[in-house]
Amino acid sequence: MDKQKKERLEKKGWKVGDVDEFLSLSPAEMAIVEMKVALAKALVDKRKKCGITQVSAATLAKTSQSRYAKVEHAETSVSLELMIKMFFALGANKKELLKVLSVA
Amino acid sequence: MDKQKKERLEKKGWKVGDVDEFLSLSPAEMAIVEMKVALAKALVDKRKKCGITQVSAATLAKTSQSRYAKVEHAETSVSLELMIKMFFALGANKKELLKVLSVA
DNA sequence: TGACATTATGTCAAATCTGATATATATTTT
DNA sequence: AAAATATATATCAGATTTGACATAATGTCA
Repeated sequence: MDKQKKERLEKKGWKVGDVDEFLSLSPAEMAIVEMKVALAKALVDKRKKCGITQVSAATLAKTSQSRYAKVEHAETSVSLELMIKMFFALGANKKELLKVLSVA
Repeated sequence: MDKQKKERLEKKGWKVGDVDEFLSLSPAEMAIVEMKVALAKALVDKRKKCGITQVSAATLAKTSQSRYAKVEHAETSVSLELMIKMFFALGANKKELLKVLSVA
């Protein structure tokens, strides 16, 4: 990984090393990351299926488009809880959530 | 509900009204609360099954006993993410987590 | 009952998360 | 290609969450 990209990622809050550092994540941290990634994908899918823009999705979720965009990217400033809330805001139910998490 | 109890709860961060206000929680908020309650119970069960004290559990989870206790009670100062991390810290895996959440 | 172990509660500074605004970049439409 | 629409990124003040410490309350057992 080149130095500039590393710096960019670190600036955003990610711990960047290489694979070995990824592996150094505890199983718990790893599981959480996986769930977040799965949720991010599910959010995009769900929104597209609804045929709405990020602006509309953000309105549904009572937040701004910019924050909503960050949620869809599972940025480090986004909690698991917020992602779940937004998923529900798009009309998802618990069953759908569990399905997403189980794929993770 | 008597006034003193209401004040005590509100001081702790809970919105207190009566049943109607409880019902006013959005489905998303409700689902999150349910998941937290289920996780709190699961944490106690898991820890007991491991036959360890809160002090040991806290050590496993790399935090203090006092915070761990709060997690077991799903206090308002505790995030869903923290609860999940602690559940994993006790040795739970994703399958167990999903089981807990699906009961919620 | 009195030590001892365990769990619960209060407090707070530091860290993290959140919503919002501004603005940049990318995509679509005309 | 310009305009319009949609998405991404930067920044930051205010809110929430976190870990730690102190201490209180509860439970256990000799």
